[in-house]
Amino acid sequence: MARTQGSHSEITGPRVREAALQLFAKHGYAAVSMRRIASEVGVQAGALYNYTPDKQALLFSLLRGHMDDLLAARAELRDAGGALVRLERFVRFHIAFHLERPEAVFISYMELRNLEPENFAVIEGLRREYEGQLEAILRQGAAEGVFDVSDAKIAALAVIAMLTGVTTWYRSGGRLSVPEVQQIYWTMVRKAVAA
Amino acid sequence: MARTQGSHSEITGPRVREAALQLFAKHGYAAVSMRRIASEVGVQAGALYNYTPDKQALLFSLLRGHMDDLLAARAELRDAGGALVRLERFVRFHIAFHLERPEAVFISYMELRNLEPENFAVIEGLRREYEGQLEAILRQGAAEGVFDVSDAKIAALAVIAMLTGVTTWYRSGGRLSVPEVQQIYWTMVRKAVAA
DNA sequence: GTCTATAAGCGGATAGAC
DNA sequence: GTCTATCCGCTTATAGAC
Repeated sequence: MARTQGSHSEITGPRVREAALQLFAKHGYAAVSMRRIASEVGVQAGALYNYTPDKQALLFSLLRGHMDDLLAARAELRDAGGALVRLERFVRFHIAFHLERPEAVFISYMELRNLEPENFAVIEGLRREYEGQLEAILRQGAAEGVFDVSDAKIAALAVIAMLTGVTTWYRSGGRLSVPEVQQIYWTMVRKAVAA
Repeated sequence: MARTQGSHSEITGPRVREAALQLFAKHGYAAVSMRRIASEVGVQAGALYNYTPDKQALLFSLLRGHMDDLLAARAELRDAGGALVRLERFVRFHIAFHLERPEAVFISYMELRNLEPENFAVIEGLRREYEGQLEAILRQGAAEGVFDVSDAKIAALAVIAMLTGVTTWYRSGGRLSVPEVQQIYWTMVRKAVAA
C-alpha cells in the first residue's frame, strides 16, 4: 500500500534524539531551537512533536537514557573480589564508558540546571547511586586495610571528577590510546587512595 | 546641581556584572534575557547598554575577569622552593580560590561554548597558561625524583579536574571547613603523584 | 543615566490538510 | 507521519525623550 505523503522514514525517532544530543552538546539546550533540530533531521519543526511531547521531555529522555545505560553497563560488569581489583575495574570501566559517548557525558553534566525540578531529582538520584558504588568500594578497601581514605564520600567524588575530566581533553586518534589513558589514570587513582 | 531624572546610582555597572554572574551561573547564558538581568538590577533593559555593548561582551568580560583574577592571585603567591612545597601551595591555593567564587568558576567552564571564536581563544589561552604552571611543577618534581608521573600534561589536567570538582559538592557551612577540604585533597594529590 | 516605545525577528507549540 | 500556516510571547538592540 502507498504510504501517506510525508512518511519517509521509520527511524525518525532515533534520528531526532541523535540530532538533539549532538546539538545540545555543542551549543547548549537553551541555545538550540526545535527548528534547528528539525532541520538537522530533515523534517519540519512540527514533525518533532510526534516523537516528544515537548523540548524538555526530549532533554530529560537523553539524560535519563544515558544514566540508565551507565548503570546497566556497570551492573553487567563482574564486581566481586578484593577492593583493589574492584577499584581497578571501576576506573577502567568509567574511562572507557565515558570516552565512548562524550556528548552524552557532556550534556548530562552541563544541562542539569535546565531540567525541571522533578526531572532533575530523578537524574540526581541515579547519579548518587553510581557515586555510591565507588564509595562502597573505597569503604571496603579501608576496612581491608589496603586503602587509606579519610573520607570515603569525598574521595569517591574526587576520583569521579578526575576520571570524568578525560572527556575534556581526550581526542580519538590523538597521542594516547584508550588503554594508555586507562593505565595512566589507574596508576594515579591507585596511589591516591593507597594505604 | 540636580541630576537628570533617572540617574539613581553610580554603581550600576558592577551590579549589572554581579546580577549577570549569578543568573548565568544559575540558568545558563542562553536562558537568561537582558530583561531579566535588568529586572534583577532594578532598571529597564535599555539601561544595560550603558555598561556593555551587547550580551556577548558581558559574558566575555565576566570570564576574562575571572581568569585575570586567577592568574593575578596566583602570581602574588610565593612560588619558590622544591616541587613538593610548590605543589602543596598550588593545591591549597586552587581550592581556596575556587571555593570563594563558585559562580565564576561554573560559568568559566560551562559557558565556553557560548563565546564567539575570538573570545573563546582568549579564555582558552589563559586557561592553558594556568594549566602550564601546574605542569611545570610536576616536571620539576619528576626531575628532582620526588614525583613519578608518566605524563606531566595529563597529570596536570587530572589534578585540576579533581580539585575543581570540589565546587560541585562543597557547601559553605556544611560538614567540612575549607582547611579540612584542602587537607583531604592535598593528601590525595600528594600520594597520586608521589615517587 | 534611565526611561518608554518600538523595530524586526526567533522562540515553543498547535491545528488541520494530505 | 509530515507538511504548511499560524498564534503569540519573548528576544536583542536601538531611538529619542527627559
